[in-house]
Amino acid sequence: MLIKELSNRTGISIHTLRFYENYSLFRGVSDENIKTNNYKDYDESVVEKIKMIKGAKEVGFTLSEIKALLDSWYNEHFSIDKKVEVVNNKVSEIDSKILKLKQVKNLLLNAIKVIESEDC
Amino acid sequence: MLIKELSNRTGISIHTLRFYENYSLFRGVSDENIKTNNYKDYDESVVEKIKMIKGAKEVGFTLSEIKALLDSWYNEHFSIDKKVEVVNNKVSEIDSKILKLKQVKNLLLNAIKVIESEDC
DNA sequence: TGATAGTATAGACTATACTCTATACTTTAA
DNA sequence: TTAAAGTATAGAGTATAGTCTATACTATCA
Repeated sequence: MLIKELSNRTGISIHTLRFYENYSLFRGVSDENIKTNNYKDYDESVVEKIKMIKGAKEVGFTLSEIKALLDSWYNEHFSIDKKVEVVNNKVSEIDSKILKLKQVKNLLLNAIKVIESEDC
Repeated sequence: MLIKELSNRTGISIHTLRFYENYSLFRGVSDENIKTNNYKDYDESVVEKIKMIKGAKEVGFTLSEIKALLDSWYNEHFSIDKKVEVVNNKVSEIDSKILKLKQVKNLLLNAIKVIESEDC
């Protein structure tokens, strides 16, 4: 698919997608058979990647962290064990973020409880 | 406590604390009895507030979102019901962030599963 | 075949959240 | 009493992550 469709599929603006592509978070390929243009084609795997990037960003991961993860995942010089290790580390970070969210949530729920009990 | 201790207690740099105070996320009070300086004093409630801010930031909430929450919480013109509503909305946002984190986590765990099964 | 819409690249601009520097004043311990 | 450390304020500088503009080329449909 071309960039417009990629934008529609992911809900990310064309400008931002190009910014991400420049940042090397993913890349499209121009069809070598077509000499008249260098329009880039993006496949389903790019859509999946971007959905992951989107989710990771919304919960506070930076582009540089996301890039580091993707880079090691697709690094041919990394052993499977090494890749698994990198990903497992990221999973731990996610767990600690979930914990943090739960703490903030409890803090808010507790504040509600206190204010409602004072109401009596 | 003075700003240095506040910094030690929260793990946030003095510079950043001042930036937050300017942003009106909290405020210290200068002792009116002491005329020789205008050193600001911060109490335990400020420490708690900053810990909340820190946690909220780490999971992707912006300073402006955090400020909006604090502002309505301490807004004397808001009814208790209104405050509870605002906080409950934030709790929903937290729940959806937790969900997103779990999705990204499953995505990563699944990637590990796939790469390890290919290894055989 | 020409108007319209789409694509690529480069570079300027912006918002957010710090981070640092300069300056001036205050406190404290030697 | 003075040197060192701490505090306040203002403003400049930086990093991250977009967002927009200009320019040029390409595709498609009436």
